[in-house]
Amino acid sequence: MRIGQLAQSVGVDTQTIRFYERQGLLPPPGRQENGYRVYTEKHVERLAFIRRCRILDLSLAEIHELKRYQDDPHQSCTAVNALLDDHISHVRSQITALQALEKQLVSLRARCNDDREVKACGVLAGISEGNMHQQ
Amino acid sequence: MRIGQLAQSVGVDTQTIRFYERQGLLPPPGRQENGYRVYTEKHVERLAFIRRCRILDLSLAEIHELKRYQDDPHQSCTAVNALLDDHISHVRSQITALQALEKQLVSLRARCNDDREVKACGVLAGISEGNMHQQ
DNA sequence: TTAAAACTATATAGTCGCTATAAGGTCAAT
DNA sequence: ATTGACCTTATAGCGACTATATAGTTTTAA
Repeated sequence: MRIGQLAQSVGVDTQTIRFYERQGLLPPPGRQENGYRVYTEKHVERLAFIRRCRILDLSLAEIHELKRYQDDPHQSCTAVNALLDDHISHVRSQITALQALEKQLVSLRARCNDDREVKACGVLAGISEGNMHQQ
Repeated sequence: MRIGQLAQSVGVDTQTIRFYERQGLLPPPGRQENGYRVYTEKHVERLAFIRRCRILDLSLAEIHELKRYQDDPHQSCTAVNALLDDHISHVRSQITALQALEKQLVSLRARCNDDREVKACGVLAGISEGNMHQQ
């Protein structure tokens, strides 16, 4: 299977596949005489795994780490669970920060409901005054 | 006032100030004979405005846009409000996405509570199987 | 058969908002 | 005279791609 087919079957751009290879995430495939990359089913699974990790918003470094655990299947999976726990708390703190931000934005927006001249706009005034509740 | 003082009074790195100048966000200040930048109170206000916008997570492009509105103070502020509304819905969709992600991660994490061998780890299995609820 | 379309390859630069590094010039105090 | 704190410019790095340029190969269609 060539790169285009792999790309289509996993739903990834060919550039991204070459990028993952350069990053050491996807093992270098064989080559045809003309230099074209040749992939196997292993590559399909591997790439799909990477993509599912990315959907979970794991970083490439974290995916690397998971790969290392997979390569040593007899060790304890404590580290895998710890990685996920860390990631979950990371996501949670992102949510908290964004919720605080949303509150700030909504309260700022409430300062100008009508169609004023810019110089009288409560929104711009609000930012300029800087009396936003700092997070 | 020189760049270090401006940086300190607003709480920004000097590098960032030069960066904003190159981006056209902060007007080029005057120069001393030795080439040092000289800033005024206007610059302090301007930089503080930019920083408050950044705290609200507005992009530099959006800050540019706000600047253009400020420079024409007699036009209607509809566009200002629209910019903020867009930004609020952007933040809200980020929150929604992250909440869905958190749910996915938590349910994945629940697949392995104990200390197993990596090859039996429900978390890795869960990612590999790919039966996560795609958002 | 030939020409165009579709695919592949590499290398390089751009995105965003900084941050870090290198290599140097200026200034005040010791 | 030299140390240290400040200033200057230029350049590279972060993360995870995405886009562009340039070129070679294969497939399809006229």
